[in-house]
Amino acid sequence: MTRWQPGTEERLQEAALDLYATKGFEATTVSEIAQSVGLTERTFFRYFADKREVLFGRSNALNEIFAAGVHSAGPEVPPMEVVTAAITGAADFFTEDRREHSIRRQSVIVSHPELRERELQKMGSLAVTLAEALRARGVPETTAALAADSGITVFRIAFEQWVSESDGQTLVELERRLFDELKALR
Amino acid sequence: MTRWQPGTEERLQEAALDLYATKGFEATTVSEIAQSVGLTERTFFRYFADKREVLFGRSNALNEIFAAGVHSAGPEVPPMEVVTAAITGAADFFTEDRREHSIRRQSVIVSHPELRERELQKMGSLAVTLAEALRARGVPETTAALAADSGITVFRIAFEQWVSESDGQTLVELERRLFDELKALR
DNA sequence: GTCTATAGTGCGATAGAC
DNA sequence: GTCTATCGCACTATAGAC
Repeated sequence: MTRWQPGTEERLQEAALDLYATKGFEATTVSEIAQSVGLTERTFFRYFADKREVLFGRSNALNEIFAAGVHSAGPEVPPMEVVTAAITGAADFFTEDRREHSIRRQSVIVSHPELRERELQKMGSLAVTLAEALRARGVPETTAALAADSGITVFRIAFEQWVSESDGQTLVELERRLFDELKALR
Repeated sequence: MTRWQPGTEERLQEAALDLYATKGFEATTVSEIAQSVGLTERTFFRYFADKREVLFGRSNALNEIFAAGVHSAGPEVPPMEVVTAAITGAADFFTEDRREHSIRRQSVIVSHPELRERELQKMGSLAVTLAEALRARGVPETTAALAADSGITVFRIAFEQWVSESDGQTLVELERRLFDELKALR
């Protein structure tokens, strides 16, 4: 008999997603989530700072992937191309078999303003990461901010399309399309 | 003797800004804010849905100004030019005498993650407004989303510069610079 | 692991404006 | 009388302190 099962974080995340999806975010108490995996409320808050964070995970892997993408770019590549490469490169992360889960998760997020809010903050933190990585390459402050935010805009819209209307298109394909259209915008 | 003073909403907003600035957002209770203008906690929540909303105002005037800007554009103007016009047009709203207040407010917001989060949501709502107004002109979904988000990106960065490093430059000037740089981005 | 402050809600009462 | 701003009270759940 083990005193605790492994993968506590993941089990809490799954349980929370289930409950948020069925009962709604506000109608679900932290206590319910914890109990449904045999833990106490107190333990939940040891893993997640608040009730929303459980849907977003503590270690944002994307931040690191984006930063790595920027750092691996050649020295003479212009900022927006660096961003494009970093973001399309990270799209492999969202494979077809993860799509169902992403859809489930996204449908919960979009229907609860508080969760939307937190998601925007996460996107913002991705933009900050990108901008910092660009500045580390010597890209001027303002240029870095513009390029980073533009990249995240594309990522966000592409992701939304991927979980809703994508007719079998991969995330990379959707992103490329959007980067092209962004360039052509007048 | 009147039972209540006029301008309750504005007085609550001022009091909240003062307290958040001096004591910090979390250390300030809603009850304190209310009492400092001679009201109760319950009344505060009649005006503002939550403790953060008091810094953002209920009727977001900017939404209407942006939308009006888009609607007033000529029929053949391309999307990104429409957005540029709408956003630079609205900048008159932020006159030099409002700058001090904006600085005070912004410094509170940036130093409290919860308030940053809410501000991002407000920016998001501005983007939605812009995108909707563009679609009403017949601009395709994706193009509208891209143009709207790009415009808001410029607005946000320009505003940040205006309240921090602007060396006497007006918000419009900062915005124009950023729109130019965005077009030149490679 | 327990204890507590406080955000936020629901409902009803009051009192002034009209 | 109606309408509306405000208050009072009871309540739950989050989140953090001890």
